[in-house]
Amino acid sequence: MKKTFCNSCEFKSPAAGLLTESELLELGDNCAEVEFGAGEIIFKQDALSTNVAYIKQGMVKIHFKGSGRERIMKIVKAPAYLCLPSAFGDKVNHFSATAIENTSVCFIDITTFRSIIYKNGRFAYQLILELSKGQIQNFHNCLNNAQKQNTGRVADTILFFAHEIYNSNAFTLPVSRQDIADLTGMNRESVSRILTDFHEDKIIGLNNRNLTILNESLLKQISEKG
Amino acid sequence: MKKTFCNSCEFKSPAAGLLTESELLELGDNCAEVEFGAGEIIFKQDALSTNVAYIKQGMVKIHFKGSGRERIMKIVKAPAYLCLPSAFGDKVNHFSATAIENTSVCFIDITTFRSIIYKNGRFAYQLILELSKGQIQNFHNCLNNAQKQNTGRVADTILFFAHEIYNSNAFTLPVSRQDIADLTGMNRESVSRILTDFHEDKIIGLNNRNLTILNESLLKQISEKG
DNA sequence: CGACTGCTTGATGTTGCTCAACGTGCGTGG
DNA sequence: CCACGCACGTTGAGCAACATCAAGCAGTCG
Repeated sequence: MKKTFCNSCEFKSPAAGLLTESELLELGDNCAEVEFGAGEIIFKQDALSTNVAYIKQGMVKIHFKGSGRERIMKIVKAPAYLCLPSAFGDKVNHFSATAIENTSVCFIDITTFRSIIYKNGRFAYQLILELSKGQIQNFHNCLNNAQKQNTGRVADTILFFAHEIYNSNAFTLPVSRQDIADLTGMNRESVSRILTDFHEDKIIGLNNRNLTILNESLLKQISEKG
Repeated sequence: MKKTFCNSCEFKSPAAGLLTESELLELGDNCAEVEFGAGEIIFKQDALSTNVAYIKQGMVKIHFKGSGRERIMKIVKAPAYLCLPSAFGDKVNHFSATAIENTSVCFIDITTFRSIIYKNGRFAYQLILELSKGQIQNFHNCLNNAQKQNTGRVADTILFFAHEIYNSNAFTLPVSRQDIADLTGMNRESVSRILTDFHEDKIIGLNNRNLTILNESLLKQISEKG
C-alpha cells in the first residue's frame, strides 16, 4: 500500500484543514488511496462499511436498487466525502458508489476517523456543517423533483451538469440516457423524447452525448415552472 | 423565562447524555423551554435560525412551501432534535415546524451549542450519528416514495403512524386528509378515494380520523409492491 | 456477419390531477 | 340566535402526463 501524506495533500477537505499536524499524520497512516476507472464500483450497497471514502479527484454516482428498479441518488464531483451518512448511520452501506470517470479515492479507517472526531471538536463541527448542508440540498432536490414533471426534471439535470459539474454551457454528458432516467425517476424513452423535444425547440444542441445549452433562460424557466 | 435544569431533565437526548455536569449547566443557562398547542407554529421557513430546537414532548410536522404548493417533509415525535441541518446548514430556516399536538420545545442558543460541540467530541460524534441516521432514513423515504404509486404511499403512511408513532394498529389520525396529501405529494381527493377503497376492501376500519388496521399483511404488501 | 448495447420513435393503456358539485361541522359577526 | 364563510371530506367525470410495449436504427465487438 502506498503511504499517504495527508498533510501535504492538495485536495484536503475543509474539515481536514482544521486538523493538527499530528492528526494529519495519524490520518495518513490509516488511509489508503485507490484509483478507479469509469464504471468501476467503489463500494456496494449492503457491504459492511468499515471506511470513510473521500474523493480526491474524479466523479462518482451514488445509487441503490430498491424493489427491482435502479435509482441514482446523486452525482458527486471531487473533492467530497462520499456518503458520510452511509458510513456512520449503519454498519452496512445503504448505497453503492460507482466511478463515472477516472477517480481517486482515499479510504480512511473509520476507527481513526472517529477518534479524530473525538479529539478535535472543530473538525467535528465542520463535518456537521457539511452534513447539514448536504442534507438541506438533498431535501430540496427530493421535494422539488417530486412536484415537478418530467420536462422540468430533465431541464434541472442539464443545468446541474452545466453549472455544478462543468461550469460550461457546452459539455459531454458523462452518463447514458438510462442513467439520467434513473437519476430523475423516469424511463429512458421519456428522457430521449424530452431531449429531442428540447433539441427541436432549439433549447439545446444535441449530438449523441455532446450537449450545448442554446437558450438558457428558457431552460431555467422550464426547470422552475415544472 | 423559566430556568431550565438540563442535568435533571428526564427527556435528555442520547447526545446530551454524554455531556459533563458543567456542560449541562451551561446548556441549561442558554436554553428556553416553550409550550405549543396543536396548530401553533414553532418556527417558520425563511426566518433567521438562531436556536437549536429540541422536542421534549409532543409531535411536530416539518413542512415547507415551494412553488405554491405546501409539502410536509416529515412528522417527528419527541424526543428529537428538530431539523438540526436547518440550524447549521444556513443562516435561515429552510423549513417550518408546526405542533400537531401539545408539544414542549427547548430552544438552545446556537452559539452555546456550537461551543459544546467544540469542547466535547463525543457529543459531536453522537450528533453526527443522529444526523447520519436521519439522512439515510430520509433518502429512503424520498426514493421509495418517488417510485411508488399513490396506494403504496398511503399504505406507507398508515403503517408509519401505526409503527413509528403509536405502536398500535388502532389510533386516531393526528392530521387531516390534506396533510396526508401534502406529506405524500398527492391531493386530498386521491387520499380520500384510496382510504375509502382500503375501507371497502376491509384492509382498514375507518371512521372520520379513527383508523384501525384490519389486514396488516395486505397493507404491507401494498406498501412494498407500490 | 450476428449479437449486443445504446438510442429513438410511435401506439396504447393507466394513473392520478383537476375541476366541479355537494355535505358537514365550526367559528365569526350581524 | 341565525347566516355566512371556511376548512374538511367525499364522489364523479374528463383529460393530460407518463409508463409500457413494440419495433427499428446505428455503432461496436467478437
